[in-house]
Amino acid sequence: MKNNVTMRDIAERLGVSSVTVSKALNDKEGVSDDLKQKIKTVAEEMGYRYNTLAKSMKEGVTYNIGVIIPERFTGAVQSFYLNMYQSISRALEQYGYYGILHILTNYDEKELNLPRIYVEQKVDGFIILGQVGKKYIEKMKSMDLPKVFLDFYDEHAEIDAVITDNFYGAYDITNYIVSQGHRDIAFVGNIYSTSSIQDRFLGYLKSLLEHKIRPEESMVINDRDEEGRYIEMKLPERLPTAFVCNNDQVAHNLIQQLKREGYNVPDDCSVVGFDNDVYATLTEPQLTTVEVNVEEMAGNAAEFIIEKVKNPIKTYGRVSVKGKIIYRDSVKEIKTR
Amino acid sequence: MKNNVTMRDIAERLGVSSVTVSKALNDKEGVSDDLKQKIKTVAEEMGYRYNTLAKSMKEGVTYNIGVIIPERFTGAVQSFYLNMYQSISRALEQYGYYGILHILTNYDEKELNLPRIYVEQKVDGFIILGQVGKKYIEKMKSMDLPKVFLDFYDEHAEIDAVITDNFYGAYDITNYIVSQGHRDIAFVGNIYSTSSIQDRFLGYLKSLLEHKIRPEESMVINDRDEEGRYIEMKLPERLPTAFVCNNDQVAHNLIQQLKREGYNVPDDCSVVGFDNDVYATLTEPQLTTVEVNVEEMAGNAAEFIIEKVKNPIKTYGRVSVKGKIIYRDSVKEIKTR
DNA sequence: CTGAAAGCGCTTACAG
DNA sequence: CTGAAAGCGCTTACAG
Repeated sequence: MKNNVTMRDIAERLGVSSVTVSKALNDKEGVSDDLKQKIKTVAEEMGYRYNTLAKSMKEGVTYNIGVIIPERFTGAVQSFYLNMYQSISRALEQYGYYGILHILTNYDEKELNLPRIYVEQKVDGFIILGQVGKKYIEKMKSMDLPKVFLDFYDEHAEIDAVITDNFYGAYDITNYIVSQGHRDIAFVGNIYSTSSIQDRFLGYLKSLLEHKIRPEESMVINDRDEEGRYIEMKLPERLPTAFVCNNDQVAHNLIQQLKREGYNVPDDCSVVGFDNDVYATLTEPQLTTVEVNVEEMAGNAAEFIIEKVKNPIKTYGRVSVKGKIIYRDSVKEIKTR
Repeated sequence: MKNNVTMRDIAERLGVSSVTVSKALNDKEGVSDDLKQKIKTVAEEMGYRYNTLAKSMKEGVTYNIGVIIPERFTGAVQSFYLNMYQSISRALEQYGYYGILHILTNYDEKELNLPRIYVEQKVDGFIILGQVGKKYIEKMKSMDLPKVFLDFYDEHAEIDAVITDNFYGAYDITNYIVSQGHRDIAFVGNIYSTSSIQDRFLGYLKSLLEHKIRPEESMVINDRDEEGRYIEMKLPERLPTAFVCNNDQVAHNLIQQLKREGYNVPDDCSVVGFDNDVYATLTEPQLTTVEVNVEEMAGNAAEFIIEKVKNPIKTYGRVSVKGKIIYRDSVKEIKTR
């Protein structure tokens, strides 16, 4: 079924042992340069391909990393995590590892079913991309493989996490809005739903406090229900002059809603997002937002998990990656009253 | 490093042989039901996990399928193929297989470097997602593993392909436009760049011919260069009343351009897309388009490749999956003159 | 510098 | 119904 040239075949052809072939092909000591060359040439000629499986078996290592994305983050339009997966996949390849994507279904999450790639020992570790439920996190602790959380963290879990700097990102962009003369600034997001949103809210809050702007409860607008589904937003009676949204998609939704109600962005009010994903440039006007450094986050996660595979004792704690503000057209300077 | 409970451990605990354990755990004949039960219970107790690697080694099968996506189809916004990858990944899992994503870089494509997952024998077959260059297709033929093309095909290659029904999709949607009273209908797309675009163009053409509408060369508008980069489009002197775009993103670009030039869609002219991806709903107005049946395409590709792994002789030829028109707001009925 | 032996964890005949 | 032997393709000590 396959070509199946093995080291032994090469050895026989040359009248040496397979041990020698193994050494030569792996550039190990103990074979004369002459023979080494000859072996390599013959291997090439015979179309030899290295059999990773055999090595894996011997070493008890699969050279695969499972990447788990909860189903709810993979809607048709939610390209953000799939994009990040792509970066992870590339980063892992640098280390000779490969990513196996596993979409965690809502059902399996609820029933606490561990991924089959774990049960079948297909992977050496996991990157969990996107917040999963607390109970499932608990359950995952029973898996005796290293794990890295990506783009979220859990306060109770001592699992390493790579996150975007939500707090300072939101802080910075709120500062920018304030610098444009705004004082009535709302935050849009369900602050109880994920750690990222909560941190973004707190960054927003810090900016307000620093500028002696009194935060008001009516200025926090809920955008989604417990299950993460987006809901119609209730705008405050007195319209704020600016909205800090917890992500670009919500900013997009908000702008649509504002338009429907007859408001113009940014003339009547400014709106900023977070993530710099598809929505940022497809919204009219294009969004001023915080760009998340996907490459670096993916790179870190890959590096960490591979180090942890080699040395499970290793820990990194919570590592946050700086984002940066992308200035576009959704914010307008206003005269301070 | 791992828990490493093996069949032998279970066997020793029970005073039987590992052969018996293997049989019991795999529900094979030749073990009394009684013993079978006992073995399963003990396995559970000891936290035994099946070692796929060992099985793979024995059988010479990896249970992995490589999914190759050319780099140029994975831009930040190009979620379409990543989405399809996700569906493939799910479909494969049904068969006990896993997908390994490999992004084919422009460099590797040009240099004709085969993917490392092939060289290292990490996979049993390939799904190639998105048109790759002719030379690379030739090169890939040297890989002695089954392959399935997904979302494109190559006339010279006798490789099985799963495609969306581009021809009839474009034909149907053009018919719809004609039924809305349009006669001046342009096609937008570089008809030399991919087989899909070409087929969509031909579907458009068939509809025109059937309705005795004389096709004009000026009515074919180029949207991208040889490398697939989008370019500014040249609108014809006399504006057609409708545009059939080869995909949603292009439709989106076109609408932006029309807006800039002071035209209103659909009042001044109608525009339709193809794919029903992110752009379809994010464009204003939302696009009438042809929805590609991603699930079914992914499902077919997965099924085919796995059958071919089991039986390399098997061929499927070119299988096209029907799409369907999604009616939205970008087409307006006009009075026939 | 070269190689025989043992083993990674499982399964497939085959023998009892 | 149960199990000893051999083998999948490689590598790791160890011996010569």
